[in-house]
Amino acid sequence: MDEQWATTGQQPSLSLGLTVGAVPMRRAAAPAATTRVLVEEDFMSVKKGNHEVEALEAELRRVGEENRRLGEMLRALVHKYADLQAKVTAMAAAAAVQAEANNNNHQQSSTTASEEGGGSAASPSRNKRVRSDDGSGAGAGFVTVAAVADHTECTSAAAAVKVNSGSKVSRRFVHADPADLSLVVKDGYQWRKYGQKVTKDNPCPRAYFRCSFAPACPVKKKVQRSADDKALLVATYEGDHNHAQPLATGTAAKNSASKPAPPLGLQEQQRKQQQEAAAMAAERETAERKNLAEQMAATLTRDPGFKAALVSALSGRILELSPANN
DNA sequence: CGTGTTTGACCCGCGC
DNA sequence: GCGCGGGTCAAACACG
Ligand SMILES: [Zn+2]
Repeated sequence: MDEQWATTGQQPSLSLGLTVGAVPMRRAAAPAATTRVLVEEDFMSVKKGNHEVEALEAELRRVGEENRRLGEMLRALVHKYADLQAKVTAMAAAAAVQAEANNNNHQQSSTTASEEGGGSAASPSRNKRVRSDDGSGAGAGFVTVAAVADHTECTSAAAAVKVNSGSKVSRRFVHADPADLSLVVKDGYQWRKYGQKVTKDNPCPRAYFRCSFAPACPVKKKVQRSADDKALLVATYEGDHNHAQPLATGTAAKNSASKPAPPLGLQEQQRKQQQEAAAMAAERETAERKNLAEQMAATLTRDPGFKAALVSALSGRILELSPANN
């Protein structure tokens, strides 16, 4: 986690000429503004054409233009934010992978910082439960269907890091709200939670899910928050789905390119992560585009000055129009 | 009333 | 054998 994030470079080209004062503008403003202007023009031609109308018209256009610029700015901001966040996620994931590799290679205990969370869910008084069926080798390791196609379907949305250590286990790191306790990773499949345990070296509990879309789907996944970064959900998938993905996760842009490059260098890996992260950023931006209007509206309405100006303008306009409309 | 989640109990491998 | 820790089961519960 160096200062690599400085590589986001792309200096903020947000230098849109945001004008607080007067600005030269063209007629091409927001469509709504244009429409409104036309109406106004029509109305005014019937009534009377004084200079005030023109001034108001110009003001309206100016405001429309400024609104458009603000929209662009906000959009660019959102995009950059998503991009940055994606990169952060990817790098955190890479760091986690690296740390785990180190742990695997060198035994753990590198991070002694976090306090011992060992809540020990197992209560001391355990009743003898008569389970006729018994069996069902729990810890015997899930058999997991034979390694069919290597098409590791879980490469959809978020910045995914496939550790693919040996066989069909894949690991992915998603970014989630730390306050969100749901511990649910939306990846396009249907999961049924069947267990939750607190683990030894992580105060956050680990949740166990089973794919419930197909009755015989052997896929399981474990979701646990990262110990250091609680905004990072680590999901471990096991097995391959024996059915199609029931829910497209938005971007159907499956990079159909085969990936015949198992020995990816770390840099390559990170690059790939960044690519996926960028994809996620784009998707996120698309998703958040819908909220753009709401965000802008909220931002604007939060500004008392704007509200006051809007109220005054509207009241004036309404007062002016009401006698004609009636 | 069916379905999914919660949660304590249980199983099992592993190290001592 | 015993304790520990991770994984799973299933009764109880919540929710529509
Ligand atoms: Zn499945």
